[in-house]
Amino acid sequence: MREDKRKRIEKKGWHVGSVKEFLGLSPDEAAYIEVKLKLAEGLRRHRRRRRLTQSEVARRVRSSQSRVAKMEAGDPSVSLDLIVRSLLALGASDIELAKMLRA
Amino acid sequence: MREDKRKRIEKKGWHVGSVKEFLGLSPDEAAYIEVKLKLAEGLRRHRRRRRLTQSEVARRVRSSQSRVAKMEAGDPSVSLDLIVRSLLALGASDIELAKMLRA
DNA sequence: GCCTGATATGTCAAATGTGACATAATCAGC
DNA sequence: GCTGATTATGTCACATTTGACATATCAGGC
Repeated sequence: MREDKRKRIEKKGWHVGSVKEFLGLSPDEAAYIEVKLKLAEGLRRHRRRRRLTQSEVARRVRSSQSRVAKMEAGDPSVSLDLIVRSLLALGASDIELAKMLRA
Repeated sequence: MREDKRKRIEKKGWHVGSVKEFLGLSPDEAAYIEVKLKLAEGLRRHRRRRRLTQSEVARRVRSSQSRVAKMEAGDPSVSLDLIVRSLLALGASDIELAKMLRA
């Protein structure tokens, strides 16, 4: 895996901690995290483009500001389901989701 | 929403039941289900192309045959997370995931 | 018809994700 | 450097999802 990806992952709340632990991730786990982070970043971009606050998004998704913050941070405690639901609630189309994955 | 989509959804285990109930779905919920079903179908195609049984897939993702069956059926009781993890475990790339969404 | 392997369906205790809340950190305009 | 607004982080009771298991249904060869 490329170095920039490692950084990207370590930066987020995955408390990957030691390099050792990081290397302990299977390729599949790493790929999953990548997908999650891409969508998480996509969510943030979408929200900002629409000039919404996290609280406003939370209201639309019937969640809470703290959960939205965690989503955007790619926190391990949030599911892909929630991120995808939120993106859709913000009006993202399937095609936009697809683009995020390719990015 | 187009008729074929409705059929597609009703066919799956979403026990949508009456048209009334179906119409009760918000656009966001419907979009979410669409995403899920697309990936579920993608998972089945992927597995079959590789000539794997559900049990073999289950072993790879450390799940069970019954859960894999439910994934492919788009059962409401399975999360997007699990479906995506499984696809990745079968070697699907981000780009392939993206294609499934566009389909 | 009956095997045999694969897939589907139902259930449940345990694991994981959830919204809500409190509170801390950041930022912007003044 | 205050202040008000936004975002980040931690925690927890409650809800949903999980793997495992039992069991049913299906498909093809015999």
